Amino acid sequence: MKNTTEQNKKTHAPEETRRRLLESGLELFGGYSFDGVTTRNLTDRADVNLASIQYYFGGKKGLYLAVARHIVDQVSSWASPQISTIEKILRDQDPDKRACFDLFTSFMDELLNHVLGNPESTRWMGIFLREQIKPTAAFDILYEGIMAPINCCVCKLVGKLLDLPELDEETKLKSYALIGPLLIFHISRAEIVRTLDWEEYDAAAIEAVRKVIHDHSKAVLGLDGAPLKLEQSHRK
Amino acid sequence: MKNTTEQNKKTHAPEETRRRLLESGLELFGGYSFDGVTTRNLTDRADVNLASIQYYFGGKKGLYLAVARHIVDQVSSWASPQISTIEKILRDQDPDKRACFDLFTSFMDELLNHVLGNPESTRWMGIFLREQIKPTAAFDILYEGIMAPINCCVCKLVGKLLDLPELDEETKLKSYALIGPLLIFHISRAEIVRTLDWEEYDAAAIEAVRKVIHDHSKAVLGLDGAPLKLEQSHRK
DNA sequence: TTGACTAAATCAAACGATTGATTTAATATT
DNA sequence: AATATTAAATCAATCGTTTGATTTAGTCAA
Repeated sequence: MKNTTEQNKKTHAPEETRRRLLESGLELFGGYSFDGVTTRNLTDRADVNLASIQYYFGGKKGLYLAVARHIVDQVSSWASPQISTIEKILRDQDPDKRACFDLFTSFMDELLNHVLGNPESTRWMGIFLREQIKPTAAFDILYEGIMAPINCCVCKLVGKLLDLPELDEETKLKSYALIGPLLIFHISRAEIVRTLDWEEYDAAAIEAVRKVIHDHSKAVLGLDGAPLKLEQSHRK
Repeated sequence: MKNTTEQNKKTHAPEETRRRLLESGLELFGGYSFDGVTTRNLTDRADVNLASIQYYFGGKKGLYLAVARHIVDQVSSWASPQISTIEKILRDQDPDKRACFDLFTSFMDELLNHVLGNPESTRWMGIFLREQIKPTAAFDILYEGIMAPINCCVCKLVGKLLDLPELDEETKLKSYALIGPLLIFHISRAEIVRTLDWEEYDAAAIEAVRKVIHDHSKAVLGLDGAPLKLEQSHRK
């Protein structure tokens, strides 16, 4: 009953504090490095108490790992259904190469839209990329939860398309090489925006990128019309 | 009194202290982030006094920028001659497409060898990539000194090969997309090594990567049908 | 050859501020 | 009473930077 003048500072909304910390962690750890963010930065942005980090996550490092798991959940929420669908089709319907290519491109488009078109992606991509450069304990979480499933799915498609075993070394390498163009348009965003004199990645820019990536995939996967002998004579 | 044989560690060896700090800065800033490295880390590794950072570079940030300039110098030392040669050929000899493609692949091979095959590259690539993710003042230095020249050269070749203006948007996008595979094999090294169950990037691994990238370039640049004799392997 | 002088370079030590973490006491909601 | 959550104070450790003294190398007058 005291302190009736101020009703501003609220108390419990269970799990609300935890959620806010995850949010600010995603934002700040993604924007800056682990060492570039302080616990006070995190709690200030989350508008929660400094002690909440210890209370909920055991410490700064614990919060960081929780953020990594949070990223996995977020990405999985849209990637997993896609992957499941593709793998189900591959398992049950024995699609031909054209169908596989369509699956591949639609998956890449999905990836591109989420990675390039979604401002939220810059949050977790920062963490994602820093973990690639200098892996920490969070790398394992991201690898198992995101990289491995996506890569596995891509390899299955690429293997089918190139008549290679799914687990063949060449299949894996080609799969990575096919994802490369997508990656560079995200990671080198600052450079590309400057070179092309863009303000940012707007809808038109993303469409242009999508087209380039599509052309590359088509050329590499041999569906350009020319070198593929199996189902050629495909009208262009 | 000029004496170079002296082994005494605390005497003048002008510019030696500066050089050591640049070295340790390259190593540590590359391995960890700017905030992940302390001034004491830097001076300990360089085996110089703590105050030397202020004395020579004005502070930690000054050292970081000096390291960025150092990177530009290092990379330019082998990239600039290559670029000059290519641009001279383009200017004077009006090479046909196959010649352009050969120039392109040999340039990419050179890039690949320096980026993937050289353990020294991980030093500056760390800084390079972190500046892409979160640009600071160092980004301008790296952009002007490395990214712009390399990209410009690649665009000239790609423009020739695809009959597009050098400064066309599509030319630039395709150029980036062509570099993408190379980038991913460096940045996702931790992931790729794990997926392929490699220990590291040994000579055989790099050769496999080189082959994949070469095939991609060939497919994308439309030289798939031509019997291409590459008389390359002019490297050290 | 001296010895005084100077500027550059290096040093150990300490500075004030900030770090992640912890504790305490109080409060609000169930 | 139990569970969340807060503000505030405090902790040892470490941060980047600064300081004042000292060492070094080279110059120059005698």
